Amino acid sequence: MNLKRSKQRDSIKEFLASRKDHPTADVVYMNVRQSFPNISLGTVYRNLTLLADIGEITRLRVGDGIDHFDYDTSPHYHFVCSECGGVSDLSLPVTEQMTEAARKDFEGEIEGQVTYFYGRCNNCIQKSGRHVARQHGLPD
Amino acid sequence: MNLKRSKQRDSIKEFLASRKDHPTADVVYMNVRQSFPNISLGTVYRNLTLLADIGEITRLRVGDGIDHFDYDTSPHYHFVCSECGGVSDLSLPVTEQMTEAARKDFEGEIEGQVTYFYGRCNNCIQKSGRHVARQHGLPD
DNA sequence: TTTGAAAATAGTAATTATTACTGTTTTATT
DNA sequence: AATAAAACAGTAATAATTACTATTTTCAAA
Repeated sequence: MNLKRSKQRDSIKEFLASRKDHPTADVVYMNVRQSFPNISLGTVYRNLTLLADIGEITRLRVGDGIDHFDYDTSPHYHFVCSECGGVSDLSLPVTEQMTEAARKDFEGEIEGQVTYFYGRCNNCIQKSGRHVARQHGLPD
Repeated sequence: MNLKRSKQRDSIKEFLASRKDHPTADVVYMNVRQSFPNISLGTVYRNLTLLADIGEITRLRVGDGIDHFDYDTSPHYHFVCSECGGVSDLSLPVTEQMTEAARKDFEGEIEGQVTYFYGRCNNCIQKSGRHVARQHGLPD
């Protein structure tokens, strides 16, 4: 299974690299179509999956039922806005503490953990001020 | 929107209460059909969503693209087996430490966090990966 | 106890994100 | 240039979930 370059994949990577808001496949599709009007949504999905599999990008599952993709593969936490669904990075340093603590409490192999934070992003706070939104069925 | 009881909803709650492995809607459906052969999958979904909305159960999104449901609404962590997909509770005490730390690093309102652990469960380790992933919904 | 409106239901259709299939084109190696 | 593997566009299929509709059930008030 020898990789061969393609303009489409390059374009997908380039687009992802240009964004720090972790777009979905559909967003990638709509943007890459600017350069490749005939690109197929399947091609976008196939490449995103491939890139995630070989570790060049990260697939984020933030509980909204839609996969987001991050060009930054270094370990870091994410914030998900319950109102607009936007995903952003946190600068909070990543720690293994909880994983290690969990290992002591569990029979079986704990490989790692997934953590994301949710709430309202600054943008949404500014826009609507007061009414509270709790979407996406995010557990407390 | 005044709630009215229904035998079907009672049965769904009763089934969920009897299980600590956080079944999916489909598993609930297959089991409740034992008592209500004509129950509709839509009824199961509607009631699970309703119960989650009024806080009687918890909807778990553990990254496998399928919603799991937990009768236990008290805060606790979950483990997801990457091999069989099974979800189980951890006894690890829940802490707000990370959420508080995250708040200091973020402009916007962080309401909370979602954390789950992943790896291989004891059951799958014992079977040493030779067998096909166990069927969901069947008690161990 | 009857009544009637709201809520719930069964059954089915529609939606959404994603994956699979197929015949053609592109890549890169001989 | 020849060629085989890989990637592609376009389309069909899948899977989880939600929406729709006509009928039935619940329950408070008459």
